[in-house]
Amino acid sequence: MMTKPYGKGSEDVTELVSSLGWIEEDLSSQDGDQTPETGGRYNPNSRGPVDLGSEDMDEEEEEEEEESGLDGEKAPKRRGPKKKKMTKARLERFRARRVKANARERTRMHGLNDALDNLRQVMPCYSKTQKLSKIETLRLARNYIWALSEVLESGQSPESHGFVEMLCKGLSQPTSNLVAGCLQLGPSAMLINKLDEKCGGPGVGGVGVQQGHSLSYPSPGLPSPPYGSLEASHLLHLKDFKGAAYENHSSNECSNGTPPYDGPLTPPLSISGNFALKQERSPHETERNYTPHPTHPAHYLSSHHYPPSSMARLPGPQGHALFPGSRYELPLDMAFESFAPPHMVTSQMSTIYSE
DNA sequence: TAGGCCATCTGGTCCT
DNA sequence: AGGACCAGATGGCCTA
Repeated sequence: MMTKPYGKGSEDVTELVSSLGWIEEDLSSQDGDQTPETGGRYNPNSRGPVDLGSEDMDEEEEEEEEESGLDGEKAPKRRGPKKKKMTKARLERFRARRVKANARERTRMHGLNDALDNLRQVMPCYSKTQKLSKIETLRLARNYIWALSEVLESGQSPESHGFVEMLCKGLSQPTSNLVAGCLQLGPSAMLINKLDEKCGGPGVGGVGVQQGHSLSYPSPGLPSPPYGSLEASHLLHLKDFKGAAYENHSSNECSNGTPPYDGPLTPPLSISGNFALKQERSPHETERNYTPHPTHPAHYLSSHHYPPSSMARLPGPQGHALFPGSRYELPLDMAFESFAPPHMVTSQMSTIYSE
């Protein structure tokens, strides 16, 4: 196989050169529907500049066929500039152009990826190692904007379940789990709670406590939900969340059956009230919403007013942060990475570890 | 092994 | 003419 980086371009020069003949000789003879997929690819199975052995012969034959036509009609004479013979100099120029264009395209895509990375970093759950895919990044960004708009619009708390639900809308389940975990509202936790109700007992191995309701966390060994694309609302059974601090105001907007990805999101203005938070809390109350174990670094951080309490994590064994309900078990430092902006991670962590 | 994700190459189109 | 942008194709890597 070809080596990955730029391998195709450099190693296939010979083929490219040969194919140029085809490209320049007979661009117009490719029965009008020549698409990028055939042009320039060196796929032995596909049509196009591939079978280069008797290239010229084939083209000539094709031309003859075209001219005679299937129904015997004479095809009109080809218009446009006469094809120029592919001289060595022209080949060189073409190749140089192509190489330059490829380089530009690479650079352009790198820029795009950098921008995506920047976007990832301002997402609610950021991790260098557990990178969101491009599409998930965009979806989450869309949801994030939407959710924040709602916060401004209706005063909904960013710690409410509605907020998480909005964030997770249309995301794949792993991403939903990650987000929910980052915001400490693991879907599995919800399911556990459901179970708890049935069993009549709270907190299966739960440690986290939120003001107004208890959050229970699954044990580390608990299997993750099956992989798949699910609505957040399928995961978050808010109405089953007994004792929740906030009434669930999410209507059918998020709770049932909207298509996972493509359905246009209702603009915040029109959904006012759907997620509206009727209760108002002071920032201070919000700050106290979650109390991590005193020994956990999250306690340190929350007592130092960062990160927001909703993003505090519970320590897992061996210094790992277990995201409730998610498959992700992150090393502590990475866990911090994922909720603290990069510029704060270093300083905060060094402070913690130095103490 | 299938499917998801990604990087790269490529030709077409539009714009300057 | 050349660059930017776009979308299709392809192959590699990774994971369930």
